[in-house]
Amino acid sequence: MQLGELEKQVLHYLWNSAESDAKQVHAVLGQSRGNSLNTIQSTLDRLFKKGLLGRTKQGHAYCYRAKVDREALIAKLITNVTSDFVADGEHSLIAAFSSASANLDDAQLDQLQTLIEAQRKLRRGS
Amino acid sequence: MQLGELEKQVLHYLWNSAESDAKQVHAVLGQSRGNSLNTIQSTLDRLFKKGLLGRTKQGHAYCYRAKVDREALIAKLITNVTSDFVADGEHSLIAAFSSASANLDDAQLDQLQTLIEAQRKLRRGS
DNA sequence: TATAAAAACCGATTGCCTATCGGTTTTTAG
DNA sequence: CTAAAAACCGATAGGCAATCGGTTTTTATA
Repeated sequence: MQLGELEKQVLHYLWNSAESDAKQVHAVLGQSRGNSLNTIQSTLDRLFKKGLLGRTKQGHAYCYRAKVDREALIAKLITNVTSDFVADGEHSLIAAFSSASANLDDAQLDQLQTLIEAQRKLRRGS
Repeated sequence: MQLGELEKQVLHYLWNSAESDAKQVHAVLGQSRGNSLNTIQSTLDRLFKKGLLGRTKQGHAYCYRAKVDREALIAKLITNVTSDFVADGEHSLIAAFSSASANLDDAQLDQLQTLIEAQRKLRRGS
């Protein structure tokens, strides 16, 4: 899944705002970029069709909200981009980690360790 | 950096083979796919220009070899695709993990733990 | 050294996708 | 019922992979 520049900006916006209709998004992003309302609408629609946004008719207009959060999108993108390079059964994130672990600093290793521990605790609990 | 289907296949091929010229790549990939030698040549050239392959004139023809290994490419792709979504100092893998950890089974958690430990050991060593 | 074969190089085309809008249809509210 | 608002449709431009025909350059050899 390819994401264009405007699409990314729209996602960023929706992660940090309450659900908005095209007009609201346009008021914030479109104005500064000089996009027409139509362009914003198309972009919202494209993101919706990609499954990244949800929308509901709010009276008159569609109200859009992010359907995947930032972390989930990152995970999805990583899976997409790496899937052709990882073997079956191998989890792409783990493959990715073994590729990139050298780029993590010590603090980040700690952080990951903590996340793993938290996940384990969660499982023991339930 | 966008990678097309043929480009990926060529990379796979070169990761598993000795350095090859266009003819050799064509003999293996092009034949089965029905590509012309020219198509293979263009693809090799594109990958070269992207910095993913190295090449040297071997007598008559260019001899191509992978310049980045699979792991490095995966790391590079991840960085590319996620960089617009991660803050400075944050690493996309950690963001991805916090969203995907619930989908990993116990064995995979163990695996990740082991990889972290290996990375730590590596650092203590050097 | 001239030349034919091989390889590289160039340019054009197709196909897919994002970005961008103009214009038309549908919806909604007054 | 109707005017405005929003959605929807279709078209265009731009970028990139894939594809290949044709031309130039290189190389080996007769």
